[in-house]
This record gives sequence, C-alpha cells and structure tokens, in this order.
Amino acid sequence: MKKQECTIYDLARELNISPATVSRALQNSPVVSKKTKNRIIMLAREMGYRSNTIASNLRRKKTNTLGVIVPRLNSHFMSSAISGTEKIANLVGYNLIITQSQEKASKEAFNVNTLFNNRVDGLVVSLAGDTTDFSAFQVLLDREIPVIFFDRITEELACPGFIIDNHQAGQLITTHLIEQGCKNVVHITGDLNRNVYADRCEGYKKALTLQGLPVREEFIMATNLSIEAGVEAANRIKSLSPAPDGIFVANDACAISCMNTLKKNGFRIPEDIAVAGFNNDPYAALVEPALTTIDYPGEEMGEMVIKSLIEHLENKQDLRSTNRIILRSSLIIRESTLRTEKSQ
Amino acid sequence: MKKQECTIYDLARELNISPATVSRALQNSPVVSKKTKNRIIMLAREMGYRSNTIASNLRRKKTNTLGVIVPRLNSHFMSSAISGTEKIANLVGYNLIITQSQEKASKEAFNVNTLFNNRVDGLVVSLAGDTTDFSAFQVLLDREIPVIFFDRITEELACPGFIIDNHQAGQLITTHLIEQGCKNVVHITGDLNRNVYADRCEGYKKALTLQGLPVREEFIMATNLSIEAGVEAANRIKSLSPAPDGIFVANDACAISCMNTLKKNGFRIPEDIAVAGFNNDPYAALVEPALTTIDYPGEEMGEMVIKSLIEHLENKQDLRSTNRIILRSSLIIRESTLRTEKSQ
DNA sequence: GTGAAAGCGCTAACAT
DNA sequence: ATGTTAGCGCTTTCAC
Repeated sequence: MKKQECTIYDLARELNISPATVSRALQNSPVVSKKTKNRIIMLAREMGYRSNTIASNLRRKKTNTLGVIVPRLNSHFMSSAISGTEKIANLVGYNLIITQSQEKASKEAFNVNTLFNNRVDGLVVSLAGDTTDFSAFQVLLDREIPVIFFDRITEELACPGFIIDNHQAGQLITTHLIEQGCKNVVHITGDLNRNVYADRCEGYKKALTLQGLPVREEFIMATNLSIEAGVEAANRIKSLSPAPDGIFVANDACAISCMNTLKKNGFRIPEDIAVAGFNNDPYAALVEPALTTIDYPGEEMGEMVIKSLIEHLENKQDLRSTNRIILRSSLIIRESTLRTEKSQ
Repeated sequence: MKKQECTIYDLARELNISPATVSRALQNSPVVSKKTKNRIIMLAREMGYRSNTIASNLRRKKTNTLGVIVPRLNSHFMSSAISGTEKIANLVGYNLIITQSQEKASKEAFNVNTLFNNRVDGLVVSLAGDTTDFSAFQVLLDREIPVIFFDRITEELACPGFIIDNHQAGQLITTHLIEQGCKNVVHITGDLNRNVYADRCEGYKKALTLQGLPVREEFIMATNLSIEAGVEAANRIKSLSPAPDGIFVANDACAISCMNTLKKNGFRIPEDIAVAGFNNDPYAALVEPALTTIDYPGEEMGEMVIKSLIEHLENKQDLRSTNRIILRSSLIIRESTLRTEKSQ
C-alpha cells in the first residue's frame, strides 16, 4: 500500500514536542539539545520522513536552485560545460534545472519564464543562435535575480560573461593557415548575431588583412555549422574562384564533415586544401587527417560560471566588478593543416 | 530599484475582488466572466505579476515536473534521448529537471533523493554503470511515484523499461563480421552489470556458437568504453593469439578510437581487422573507413518514455501492462567491415 | 532549549 | 459568477 507523507508535525506529535524544534533539529541547528536532536533524527528515519523542499522554498523565499539554458546539449563543449556546472553546484548544495533552447529564441524566452516562475535563485545562459530580444531576461534583472552568460554572451544586458578570446583565436588559426602557405582561405561560420562567430570571423579578417591578403565576402559562408552544412559548404567550395587552399570552420563537427566530403571529391588534405576547426572535440584527433583546431575549456568554463554565480548569491563576490572573464584557449596543430614539409 | 513581488492578493486588492477569482481567472477557468477575466489579465501584465509555481505546487501537491537521471549527457545517444524527452514534456506543459549520475551509483542515489525532495511527479532513469542497490528508487515506488527506465534498465524493480533488443543487435553485428570472413572476433564491452552490455555480449557469444566458432574469454574485454579504453584495447589486441581479425565494440567512440590506434600500428581496416561499433554516432559515418554500427533510436526512445510517463500520471494508461517496450534497431553496414570484395 | 503563532503564495471546497 | 476560508509543509520571530 501507499506510504503516507510524513511531515514534521507527525514527528512532533509522536515525540510530544513542537514542530519548531523538529524543524530546527533537522537543520542541525546548534540550539537544539543533542538528545532531542538524536531522538528526532532516529524517528525521522524510522518513519521515512523526507523533507518537503517545496514548502521550505516557499517559506524561505529561496530555492537553492539555479537555472541553466543552453542551445543544445549535444556538443562536446556544451556537455562538458554542463558537467562542470553540475559538479560545482552539487558540491555546494545547489540544484540545477538544465534546459535547452534548441537554438530558438522563442523556446529560450519560454524557458526563462518557467525558470523564473520556479523561482530559481539565479540563471546561467548560453544564447540561442537567433536571439535579438532580451526582454525576457530583463524580468529577472528587475528583481535582482542574477543572470550570467557564458560562451554566447550579449552586450545588451549588464550581465557578466565568461568567454574565450574568439577574435584572437580566429586570428591565430587563420594566421597559422597562411603560414602554411594558404593564400585563399575560406571561412565557414555560424549565426553572426552571436559573439562567438562574429568575433572568430573578425579574427579571420584581421589575419588576412595583416598578411596582406584580400578579404573576399564570397569566401565567408554563414551556415548552421551542422554536419549537413559541412557537406554543402564543401560542394560550394569546389566551384569557388580563385580555388581555395585553406578552410577555417567555426566548429569541429562541420569541419570534419566538410573535410570528409572534400576527400570524397578527390581533394588531398592538407596538400590541396588545409582544414581547421574549432572546439577540440574528442573526435578531432581521431579523424584522418587529424584536425587542427582551437582547444576550448568547456568544463572549466562551466565550473567558473556557476562558482561565480553562487558566490554572488552568497554575497561573497560582487558581479558588477568582473564583467568579462576571458579564459585561455590554445591552437592545437594537427595533420589537417601541416603542409610546410609536404608541399609548397 | 528592485521590483516587488506582486501576488494575486495585490491584484485582488487593486480590483476590489477576491484572490480566489484572480486565481481562477489566471488559470483561465470558465466560471469567471470574460469581463473580469480581462481586467485581471490586463492588470497582471501591467503590474508585472508572475505566478509563483512553488506556492501552487505546494498547494496542489503536484509539481508538473519530472526528474531525469542519465549517466552522462555527452554521448550522441543520450543527448538525443534528452532532446526527445524535453520536446514532449514542453509540449504538454511539464518541466524537466535533468541530472547526471556521472556513472556513479552514489551520485545517482543522491539525485534520486533531491528529485524526490523536490517532489517530482515522476522519474525517468538510465542507470549508472555500477548501480546494484536500488533502494533509493524504492522510496519513490512506495509512494506510488512512477519510475520508468530506458536503455539501461533493471529487472530488480517492477518498473517499465524502454529498450532495444541488445541481444539481437549484438548477434546481428557479430554474425555480419563472421560472414565477412572473420574467424577470431574480439568483443570490447562495458560494465556487464548493465543489461545493454550484458545483452550485447550474449548476442556476440550466441553468434559465435551458432557459427561453430569458439567463445574465448580472453577475447572479451570489459572496459569503460571511453576513447582512452579504445587505445588500450587496441594495444592488447596486438598481442592476442590467435590474431584477431574482427572487433565488435559496444559503442562508437571506443570503436573509432580503437580503429584509429590499430591504423597507426599498421593494421589495414577492414582487410587485417574489421571493426564494428554500436550507436550510430554522427561521426561514425565520417571517419575512415566509415564505421559499421547499430542504429539506435535515441530521440524516439526519449519521446516514448516521457509520453508514457505522462500518460500514466494523467491516468490515460496503465504502466503495469506494458513492462518492456522494445524499439527497433538496425545494422548499418559501412566500409570498416566490408571485406568480401576486397580480400579473403 | 523549546514552544506558539504567523505566514510564504496559492488553490479548492463550500457557501452565497 | 464571486467570495470565504482553510490549509499545503515549512521556517522563524518572539516569547518563555
């Protein structure tokens, strides 16, 4: 048969004490005597008492729950970042409600709302591809519920953001391609509304310009960076003129798929075309040729962002003072771009 | 300055009506007149009213929230499954709290507890690798909170499970290897406590036996199926005798890494050793040679499991009657095992 | 060290 | 169609 809910009142009645004392004992408050505390805890175990977090949350006006909104969970970077947030949150007694926007601003706004209605204490967000209206977030900020962004951030809200220097990374990897002898470098990017792609693209342009190479708009392809997009991009690249000899793709999945399609079309990588990605997905090292990419500290970013949010909530740290936190990233050079000893 | 919480009492006072009417109006109850409903909704918007889900949950003794526990979020299968659950849950007005056990039974039990304390209406679980004690789940079952498993299920609890026929799939893929001329097939598997790995392994053995081949215990390697494990396994395989000519790995990540290491050691795939994986990760089609694998309906499984849970909660369907739901899976043959026209 | 009492914000009988 | 009222289970101030 079904077990009844057992409340602190049941425990109190059983022991002939007040619910207040039971509540205090279960929170391990120092004012309760060791003896009664023990009696209460024993009985609670015996009767299968389980604290009702909802009631506690309502009363305390604090939920110890943080909301997380990410575009998708299915990239290596995102699942690492989530893993990092969860690890820290668990450690210090916070719960996480993890949601996906599926790259859609509408779902993102919907999620912000339900998370707010569930009275999360704070929110961690990596933006959907097409978000341009940030008013949903403003609702939280108006009530001083902290919102922190990571990776895909915005300048439109006065919120802290944890990022890498995408501009520098884009410039670094493009420069590397040029140093390997590439003169006609294509860039495959994502939604340029998002800082991550816009900045990488700027870095790409900067590198070309600094090396005295022309920036050709038709060499910059905005896609959704999916595996399918990689196939399409490869097909477009075949007919570009002058013939591209290098490609910088803004993520690894698309880069690998693009490289694969080019190989099937008889291109030699890196001799005919060098290919570089971004993110250092585990598979990047396993494909042939192994993919040059930017290593990107997902887990660490997740840890830092949640730590910072919690410290703010517990008044240990002010958020205004640290508005952009830039984590290190690094270029990982592999065979897909190494042409100096092979050709040229 | 900080916006004040606005409650239904504030709205009621402002309009000189009772909180009950406000509550009814906001739930769009048909008994409230269109006129007052409108006035209430207008004022709510104007005053920035936001319903407090916590208070509502406490009162209704229902949260419209479901808990999800998976080992990790970072595999293609799991992120697809999660994506499926979220899609359906959203559609019908349920929230999801997604958590990871990180493959650890202790964290899994901890998560079950916090989810229960948050009074989730139901729970969806794919088990951690080493769970053998299921008492944490029993707490929920004792209170008639439904728990449904998917993929990694257990026979120890009377709960429905959504799975594929792992035994059949394992047998199918092993038979395929044998048909391609493999006589000494290695099997790299995960924790044999879990049905998914135990069943695939049984299928492997069955296939060998049916084809009159010996089952060699030293050809069965239990690992954590990580990329690192793939490297190690490849190194062990080099020194096995008789020399293996086929490998069936219980997931794609490990298979690809193993294949990669073998290639680096001069083995030709599939001529010297054929390699097959499991899951049909997107990358399986992109590596060289493309990986033979079992296609596995992650998103669909996620959709079905959550749909079934919700229908049970809403009394539209009884769960006892449908104890094991088997979804279809299929063998995808690619170059990594195709040797008939190449060698032998 | 313990108890009494009020209330978090909402909902749902029951009454009108 | 609307109002009254009594909680949901917990925490916390204020007493003692």
